[in-house]
Amino acid sequence: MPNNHFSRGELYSFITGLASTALARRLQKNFKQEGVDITVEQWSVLYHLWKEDGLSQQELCNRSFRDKPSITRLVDNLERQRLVRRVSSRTDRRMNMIHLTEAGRELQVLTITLADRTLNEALEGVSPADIELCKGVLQQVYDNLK
Amino acid sequence: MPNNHFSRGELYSFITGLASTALARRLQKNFKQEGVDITVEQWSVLYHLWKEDGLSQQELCNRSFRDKPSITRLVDNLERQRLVRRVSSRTDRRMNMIHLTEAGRELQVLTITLADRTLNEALEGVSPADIELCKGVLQQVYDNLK
DNA sequence: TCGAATTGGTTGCATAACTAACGATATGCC
DNA sequence: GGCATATCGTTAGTTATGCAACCAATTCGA
Repeated sequence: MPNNHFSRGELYSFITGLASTALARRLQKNFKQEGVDITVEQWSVLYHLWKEDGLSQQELCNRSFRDKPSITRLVDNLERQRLVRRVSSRTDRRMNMIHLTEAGRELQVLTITLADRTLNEALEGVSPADIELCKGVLQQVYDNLK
Repeated sequence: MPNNHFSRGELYSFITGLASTALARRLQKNFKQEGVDITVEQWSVLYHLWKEDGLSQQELCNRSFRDKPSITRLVDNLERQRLVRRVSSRTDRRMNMIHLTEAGRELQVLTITLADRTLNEALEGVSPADIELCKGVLQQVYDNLK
């Protein structure tokens, strides 16, 4: 087994396990410190609803890169916390349109500020050009695999 | 709420949710196709044992960037599949030294080949220099947060 | 040397992920 | 109209993660 396979293994964990979990963990911690009682996964769903309210669950799957069962449960939990409501579509009763509640809307400003701050901590010492390049690489990886 | 907050949100999902899960998912799929019945998380633990057998659970925590309960359960599952064994240390009976079984050792060649192939799929069209740079950025992110 | 603090590991609880299978509604074709 | 097919969402089962609390063994300091 040639040695470069091992360096590939390292690369694998760089892409999958390392920065991403650290960043998610830190954002979660920052939420908690400010008394925001949602998970980062729930936040990422709310994020898409802040951009466009009333999306279907399927559309949330596409935009958040999750499968259907994941979205079902995330919406379950968000609904239990009264941050969103399921409203079944009039034109197609199979679909649930997910709408923010007032409480859900209220989280936007604070949590996006916290996400912003967290990213600043994470990217300290990284030049904007390198950030862009890195983003491009990750996008390419995603496109190659999707 | 200034608009650049939204682009930061996008960046957040680039780092946390996008390439990393796609890559893990693809590797898992490739394992399954070849009849390798382990999860990618279990694989990442075995990976460190292939590099150095007989590590303690704590050392596996450090090297795989996981917390103690995660390693406890991963080792539980690996032990149940007879891929590793817990051997309590003679010099410090608190410690479990984790040793590969023959079955565990046998997975190395095939799975590392599969990981290699998966990374080649993932990184197609990305130059080695950009890979290095991206790796450096992710390392920096990790260091900033750890 | 004895009691406090530290370290290695486990357990409980909540959340989330994937796969597979399943209902219910819509659509399309004959 | 009626049956096959596709689409939207849910449920079940297994695995993994984080946090907090815990036990047992070890170490350290007065």
